Amino acid sequence: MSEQQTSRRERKKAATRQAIANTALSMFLERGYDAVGIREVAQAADVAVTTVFAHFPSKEALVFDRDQGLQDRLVQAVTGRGARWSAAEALRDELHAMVHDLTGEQSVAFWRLVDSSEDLREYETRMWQRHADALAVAIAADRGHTEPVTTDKALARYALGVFPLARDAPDPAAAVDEIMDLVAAAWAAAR
Amino acid sequence: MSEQQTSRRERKKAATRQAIANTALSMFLERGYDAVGIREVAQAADVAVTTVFAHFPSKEALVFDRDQGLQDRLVQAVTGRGARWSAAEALRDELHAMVHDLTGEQSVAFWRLVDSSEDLREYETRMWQRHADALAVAIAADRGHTEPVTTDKALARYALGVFPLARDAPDPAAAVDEIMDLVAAAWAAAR
DNA sequence: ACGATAACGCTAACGGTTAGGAATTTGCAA
DNA sequence: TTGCAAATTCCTAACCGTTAGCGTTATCGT
Repeated sequence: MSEQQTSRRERKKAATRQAIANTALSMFLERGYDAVGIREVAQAADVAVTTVFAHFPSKEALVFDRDQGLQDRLVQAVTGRGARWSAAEALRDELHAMVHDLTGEQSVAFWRLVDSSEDLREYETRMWQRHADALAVAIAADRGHTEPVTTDKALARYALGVFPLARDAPDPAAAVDEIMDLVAAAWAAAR
Repeated sequence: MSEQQTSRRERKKAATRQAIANTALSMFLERGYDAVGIREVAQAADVAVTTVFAHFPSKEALVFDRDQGLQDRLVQAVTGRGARWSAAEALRDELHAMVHDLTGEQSVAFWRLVDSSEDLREYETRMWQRHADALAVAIAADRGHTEPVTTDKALARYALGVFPLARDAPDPAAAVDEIMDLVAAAWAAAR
């Protein structure tokens, strides 16, 4: 998959990054996001505060460590689908799978943590928006545009609006279908 | 419209609030948002820093002073429309008017200021989301729900996604129609 | 081995924000 | 008018995320 050539330097850097993120997440889960300061995280991970910010752009990013993978999955679903399915169908399938993953048993504590903090909820919103911008490029290509027009951007945002809404909904899978029905209708109308 | 009974206390409080917001906005426009600190604003408005935060929950809120009116317009457009138009049509008209206002000649400097700051752009996003939550209630009522279901919330968000997108678009009015076509199609599909 | 560079550390600060508590103003009734 | 409660403002001192400046250590290529 993503086997990079790893020099010792890169391996150590990655290890430090992971150690920081792991330490931070377990502290947040145990004592609450707001109750744990960056200085404490740094001390517990045995690094300097400046080192924390050398690896992560903000405190919130410590929690959403590995979110690049989500973006890759989304873009891949549209660009790498078989010719048998439409982009909207492929996206629906992928969103179902992702929502299933993100609402799974072992993620409950994580999302409870996110819900507990205004900052983290905001960061999540921005994260999906970032991913939506990447998805918009894939959708634009699918619809024959070299760069995203307003409609492409709108469709990408609508689809990714699933996550915040599905997490609130009593039946997440049903919410995905509900929303993707709307998106499919909008998509069909955009010709 | 909104003529509240104003005691002297309330009048003075409102005056202080306005004075702070006006001072802050003109300073931001003149010297840039990031270059002006809260302590400076307080000093220029001749109040204490704590007084600023007694009237506004954050620095960004100083800029988007009167945003409650926008929410009122949106909700009013749906709930107070004549029986002749559908909710989607009424909303499209109102959004056209609002985008026209917000892109008008005298608003150019204001939005240039917003665009200049990451914090302000984020705050704007959150603002529209707040308003979308209120609009979702009106849409839910229109569609016969006592409280918003997933689809209602989604439609409200889709419609209010107009603003960030329209401001980027070369032809804002056309962008409104583009997006409201999508929303109308989604709305029609949601039955 | 050695110079270049990346990673890390330390200190001190900046800027938004808040707690604590005093001082002042307003509303209202005696 | 006087007195009292509530609302508003003020001041000080901090807290916390974040960054700049600069020195130290580890790793890489040669």
